Amino acid sequence: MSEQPPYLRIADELRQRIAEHVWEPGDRLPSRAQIGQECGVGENVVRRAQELLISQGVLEGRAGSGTYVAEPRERVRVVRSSAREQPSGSPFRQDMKALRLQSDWESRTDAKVPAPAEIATRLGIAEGEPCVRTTYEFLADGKPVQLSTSWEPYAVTGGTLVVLPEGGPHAGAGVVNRMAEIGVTISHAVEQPEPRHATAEEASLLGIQKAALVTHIRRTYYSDDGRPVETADIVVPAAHCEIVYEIPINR
Amino acid sequence: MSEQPPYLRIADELRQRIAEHVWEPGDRLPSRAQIGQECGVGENVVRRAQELLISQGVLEGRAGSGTYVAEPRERVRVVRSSAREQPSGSPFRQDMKALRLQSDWESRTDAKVPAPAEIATRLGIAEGEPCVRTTYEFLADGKPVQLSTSWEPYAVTGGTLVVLPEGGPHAGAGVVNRMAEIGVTISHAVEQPEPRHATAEEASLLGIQKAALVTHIRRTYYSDDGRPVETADIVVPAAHCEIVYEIPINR
DNA sequence: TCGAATTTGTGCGTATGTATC
DNA sequence: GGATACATACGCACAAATTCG
Repeated sequence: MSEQPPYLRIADELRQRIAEHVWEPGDRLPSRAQIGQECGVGENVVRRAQELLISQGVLEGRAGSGTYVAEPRERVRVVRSSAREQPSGSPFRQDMKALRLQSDWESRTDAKVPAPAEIATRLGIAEGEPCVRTTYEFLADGKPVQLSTSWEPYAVTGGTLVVLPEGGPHAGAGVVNRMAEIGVTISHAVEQPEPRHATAEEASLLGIQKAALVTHIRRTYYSDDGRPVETADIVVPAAHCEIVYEIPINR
Repeated sequence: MSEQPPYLRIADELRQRIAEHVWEPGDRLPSRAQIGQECGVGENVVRRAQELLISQGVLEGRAGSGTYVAEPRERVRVVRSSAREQPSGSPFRQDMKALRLQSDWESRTDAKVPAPAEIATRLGIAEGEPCVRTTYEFLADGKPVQLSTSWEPYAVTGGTLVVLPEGGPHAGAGVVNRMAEIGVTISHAVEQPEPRHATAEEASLLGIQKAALVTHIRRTYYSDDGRPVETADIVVPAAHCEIVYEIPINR
């Protein structure tokens, strides 16, 4: 019949040792050659087994150092709903306060960046139109948990006090509040979550394994006249964050 | 310096030939040995290149038959918002009608299934409590595009006309409408989308490549007294569906 | 109907690169 | 700088699936 392939047997073996606390979170495993010899399999079989467990978040491989038992890290809850848009403060800070986590973010804004094709389509403007681009790294307890790149057409905010999302008197207030300051009422947001693997750069920024799973959210805010006024690409690593949508039901 | 590894060069080569319409969607590629000889690389290098393109949805491998150029398949838009819950008809049918697609689904209901641990937690009931479990396969134009397994506590619907989601006078009306019939008002839903790879069974049911990316949504409906009355695991294949959340902003 | 040839898919080994200590 | 260990690339052998005579 179908007997288990060696690398799955080794994976179970490793999993069991972790469950039995032979190896604790943070411990370094013996080298692959050592495990292979002990279990009577080739070095490569051990590698396959470890790769499987790494992809499941059980182990963690560090080049040049060794393979470690992953530390169970509490996942940050990212709530996305209408209730999240408070009159004061940024949505992200609301999320973090609820968890009693130190929240912070770093950002870099570039003014008058020509819109790439996809962004232009999402904003309903011509390709190359000037935009204000802001990239964010959101931190929870000092660790990066979320990346975001926001695009606002210069035609909407240009020449106003809120042209820079993270500058001026309304810095960090969130898109909805900032737009309200210049008379733009945002009526709704559209979010399109899509699963994919992290790029090498994203993995490095988020402190996750290369090619780990992330949710890539394309978010667009629309004003009450139906025109898009901001769009963002948000990258949420599955290992560290759980995304929650709250949907009110009206009948 | 870092020169491109052979398998990436071959991947680009293959990609280019598809872009140049040397190979059209649906065509079968030459065998790996043939491509390898033609490009002056080993058979395995071609395999790696093809695996890469398969994981990106550009190619499609069929065991024993060959490697094919993937047919571009229009993605179904799955809208998830409060506006979707109409007084009549099921949410899924609303989605499909908007696309002028033939919509349909198959379902199988099992009554009095003991709740597994995770489901019990989500429903706020004890493990093993009886539930009505219904599994769905949603189809668009005859092709499966979405899987769902729904759990309702027997304590909520037991003994009423709506105990069977797909039976009785309110069959297929959707959870919100069915619950309304027995005086249970649903106030909101919570959805938790999580990226992961498809299981072998899911891939087979959805007609997608093994281990293709899916979004696994854990959805729970809450009644106006704050108690969960239904929860479901929904599997949406990224290759065939785009998920859209519409979030109203109230200030 | 059946079986042989072809092709993809999987498991595993080895050589080399590269990061860490 | 050297030793160690993980990461990557590549090759071979075999199994599974399909196709076709």
